[in-house]
Amino acid sequence: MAETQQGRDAGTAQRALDVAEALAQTRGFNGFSYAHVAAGLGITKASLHYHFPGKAELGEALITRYSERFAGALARIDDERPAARDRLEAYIELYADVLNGRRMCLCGMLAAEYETLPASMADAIIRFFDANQAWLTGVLEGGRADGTLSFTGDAGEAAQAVIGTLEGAMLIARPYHDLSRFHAAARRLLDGFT
Amino acid sequence: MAETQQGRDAGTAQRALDVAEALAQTRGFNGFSYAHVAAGLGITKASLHYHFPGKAELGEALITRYSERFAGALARIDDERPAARDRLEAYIELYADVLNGRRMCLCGMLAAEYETLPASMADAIIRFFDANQAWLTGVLEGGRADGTLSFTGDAGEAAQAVIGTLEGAMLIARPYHDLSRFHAAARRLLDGFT
DNA sequence: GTCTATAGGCAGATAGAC
DNA sequence: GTCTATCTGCCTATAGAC
Repeated sequence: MAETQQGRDAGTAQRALDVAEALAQTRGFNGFSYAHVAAGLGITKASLHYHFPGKAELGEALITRYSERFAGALARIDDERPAARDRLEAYIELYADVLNGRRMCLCGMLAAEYETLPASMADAIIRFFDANQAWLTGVLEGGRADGTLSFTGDAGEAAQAVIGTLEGAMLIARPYHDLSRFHAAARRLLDGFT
Repeated sequence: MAETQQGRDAGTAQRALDVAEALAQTRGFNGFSYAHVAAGLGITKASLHYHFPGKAELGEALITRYSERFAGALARIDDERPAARDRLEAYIELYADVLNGRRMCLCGMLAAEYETLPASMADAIIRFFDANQAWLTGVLEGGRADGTLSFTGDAGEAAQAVIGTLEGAMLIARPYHDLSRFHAAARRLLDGFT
């Protein structure tokens, strides 16, 4: 009961998700197997099947937990940062943290592979991006209303642009092993709202 | 000898690259097999091994040909479009054409998977992005010099931002099956240089 | 250049004991 | 919950005939 999302006392299912998540974010969903996850946990493939009947279910659980964690982070930003510009900066920092762990955004990675994924996973990926866009749209509209964020056109479209820019910056920074590449893109993105 | 890049009289190796390219751009490098390519060609897996000893060599050939074709397109833009802004628009159109074929940029896709790829492929991906950045940097510097493109900071950094934005816009537009999502991002990108 | 046949390995998955 | 054992299928790759 008192288990946290990635705590050291987490159950096997949660620890399996931790291992699978790291693999999916670095190698892609088609780049890891039950054997990889089981080895990372120190159990057998058969035991892993007890917790997740198939790879599709594991993948769905992966996206669900990731989306919930992201939603929690956004709620925390709402609580702690009243200013629209601070919220946007904190949002970018979320991505920077993921990249700092040498990982791609889980849903950005899965977006690349979406044609090979079970429909349930593809749907969940869309919902992740929709939720991000909705939150960002609110932030941008708020910033425009109080004059702290300046941009042209539809706020929802601007929100899409923010997400795309950050995902693209992560995608390319990774093979270069260059964090500063991401930060330069992030700075330019923020400057665009001045 | 008189074979074109994707002509109907192309040899088996070229046609194999055509099929493999489409698969890699839609499913990723870990999302297709020799069996898929061979089936698409109407030959056996063993025959495909005659042309490409292993999947690594096939992958290298894929990136090489893609990079050369891209370089050719950039050279054509240089020839046909003297104005910096027109060049930038034509560059964006290159990406739009790829996405219009329901494909991801080959090197954007491979960038996501790079941790699972042979080192030779990872190196070739970096060279692709370097070449694009170099070309774009020249375009941006030219536009800034003659006053037709306006942007802040280092031109090379701005070029990186352009590539990242376009790759990210493609990545996310695909699962939505929404071309307009890409075009909206492209328009915002261009407007940013006004 | 293409084929049949085959090798060896790993994939996802299940049955059934403990 | 975790194990051993096993299944089926697909993977990359090779040998050798045509």
